[in-house]
Amino acid sequence: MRLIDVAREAGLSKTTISAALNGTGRLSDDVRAHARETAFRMGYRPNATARLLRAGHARLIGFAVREYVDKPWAYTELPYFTRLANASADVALEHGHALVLLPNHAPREEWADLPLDAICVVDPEVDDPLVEDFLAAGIPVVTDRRVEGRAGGYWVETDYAAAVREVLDHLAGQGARDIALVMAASDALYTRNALLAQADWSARHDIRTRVVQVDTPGYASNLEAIGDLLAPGPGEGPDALFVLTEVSPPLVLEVARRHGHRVPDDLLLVCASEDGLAEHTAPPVTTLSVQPNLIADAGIRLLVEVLDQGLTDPRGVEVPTRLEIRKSSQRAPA
Amino acid sequence: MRLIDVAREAGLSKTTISAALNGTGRLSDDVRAHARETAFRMGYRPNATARLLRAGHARLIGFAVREYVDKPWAYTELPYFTRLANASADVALEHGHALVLLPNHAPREEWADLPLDAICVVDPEVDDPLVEDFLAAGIPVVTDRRVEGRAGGYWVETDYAAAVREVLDHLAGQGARDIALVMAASDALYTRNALLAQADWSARHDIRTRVVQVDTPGYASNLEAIGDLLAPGPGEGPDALFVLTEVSPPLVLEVARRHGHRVPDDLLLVCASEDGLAEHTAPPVTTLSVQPNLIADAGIRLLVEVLDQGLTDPRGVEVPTRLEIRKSSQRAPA
DNA sequence: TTGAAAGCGGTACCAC
DNA sequence: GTGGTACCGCTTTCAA
Repeated sequence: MRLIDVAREAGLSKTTISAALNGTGRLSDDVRAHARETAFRMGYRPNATARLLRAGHARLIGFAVREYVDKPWAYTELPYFTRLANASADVALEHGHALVLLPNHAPREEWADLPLDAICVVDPEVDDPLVEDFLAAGIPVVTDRRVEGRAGGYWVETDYAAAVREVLDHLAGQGARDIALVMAASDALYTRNALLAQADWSARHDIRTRVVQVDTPGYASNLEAIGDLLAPGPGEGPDALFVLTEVSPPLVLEVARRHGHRVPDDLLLVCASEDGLAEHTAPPVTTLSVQPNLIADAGIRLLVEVLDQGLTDPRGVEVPTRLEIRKSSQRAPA
Repeated sequence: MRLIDVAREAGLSKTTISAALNGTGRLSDDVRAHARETAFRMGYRPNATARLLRAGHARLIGFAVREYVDKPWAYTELPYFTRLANASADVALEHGHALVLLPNHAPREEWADLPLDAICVVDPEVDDPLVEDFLAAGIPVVTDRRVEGRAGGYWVETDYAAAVREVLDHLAGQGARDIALVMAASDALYTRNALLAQADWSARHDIRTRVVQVDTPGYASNLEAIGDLLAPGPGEGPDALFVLTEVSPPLVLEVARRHGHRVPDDLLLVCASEDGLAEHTAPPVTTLSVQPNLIADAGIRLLVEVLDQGLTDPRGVEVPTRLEIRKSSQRAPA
């Protein structure tokens, strides 16, 4: 069922049918109506691929998550990634593009045949071959974190240093005297920035801060590290906990409870998390969100600008974090 | 940068370059090497859209979630959907197809231009216009639940009746005398099947079962219903709880705890959930999984068969559920 | 107002 | 072995 078939049936040329259906050209009302009616009656659907070839773009944006490539840890557990994927799909569609999921373990050839106009790479590795490949192909790439030393591409950045300062200030304001930070052991830029911010803050305040870095990603290893921190019990260990790795807030609460801590009385708690569960727990948990919806919006917007307006110079956008203060980090009722 | 450019540069025809790059045709080793070297040197990338037009397919499968269309409740909270999406993307890619995310609130024209070969519709509505539209366009559709009275399409089905029986048997075996089931208030086939199974099981056993149906989707309404059930406290309300709506296991545990129930001593608990958190809670929660990975596998496999082998008669596949028994539903240690 | 023809960028048939 | 050419299905220019 092609345009030419409809044309034959209607006794018109395919040019005319095309114009009639697309609302272009200068056609008499009669002809336009007749063409449309015939196409509709025959159940005609234009071939999308042919239109795209003609148009010169596919309006398709790839989406790949690179963290934990080849690791057993399933990133789908983490709300950050699913939030980001869905928000990206939404924003992309608002701009007339659709999002194509690229599973992280697929070899390059698998996606070489996809007509992608651009691609989002979440948590790229250093010198990520996927990124380099698309850059080399002249396809715009946006990442959710700036990678030092990369020549091209676009990025969206989170100001972790400011976030760390904000959380530490908040905890200090609530009376914390000994704050523990749980972070991932990585040499990524944002980890280093967070560490520098903590060291700097610590130097300016008369409040103890300690950092625990967790090697292995995943709930189990993080919860274990938190358990070790809290094992001494109330009054002995830290009196405030800031979990920067994304761990499920209810599970953190449970570990605290298991070791006899009452939140927030004995232990103030802030979790970096995108998990909606945080507001349903008892007590509700204060969360630091990197706002994946804003990241998605900024990232897709960058790509769309490049695609539609042909901008080419690499550049980045900074997105603010958001501290949602709930009972778990408040000594005095709000 | 097109094939013809490479051809000119190499002093060959575009046919030859194409054959050289694709490993087809009968070319001398020298020519093939020269063609490849030239293409590589020039950084040539074939235009995916053009290849697809020629090939007659795009190897793209759409993925749409229809439950909660136009509702404030964000389906991305539910692990079932994200698991299904990711598993589908994986399986699709294994079969040489990529998955395109279609946000549920987009109007039809938005995706009409996507060169989709097939589409997965998760939780379709009755007479879902999206499904009807693709069916009318002759594009294969697979749904994760059979819809009564639909003419075409393919579906993957879960045997909820068997699952309900299995869970009730398990709870009875652990000494439950008064089992409460929390379900969604829907007239979908699977809800009705679950209800029938419960009624039938109840008639054959001397154990009380009660059903609570929750109108509004979302954590809040379900947790409220569970709270109402458990409010009488230990010894008064049901001594076993089977939550068939997908609610986060840690939150259910918390509600039980709040009302003074100890799990599993006072209250046996089984949750239908795909949430990996269930095994990390204290106690770990017994879950009934509908196995989204198997659903994805079966669904994509159906579509790929249709696409590759041109099968057309509608048919379905049944996928088993999996009861993961953990401490929350065991009176005696395992 | 309508339609013929030239592409979009490849692939594949068939003649040389 | 190699290359001319038709064609995938649609849009667009331009001539009639």
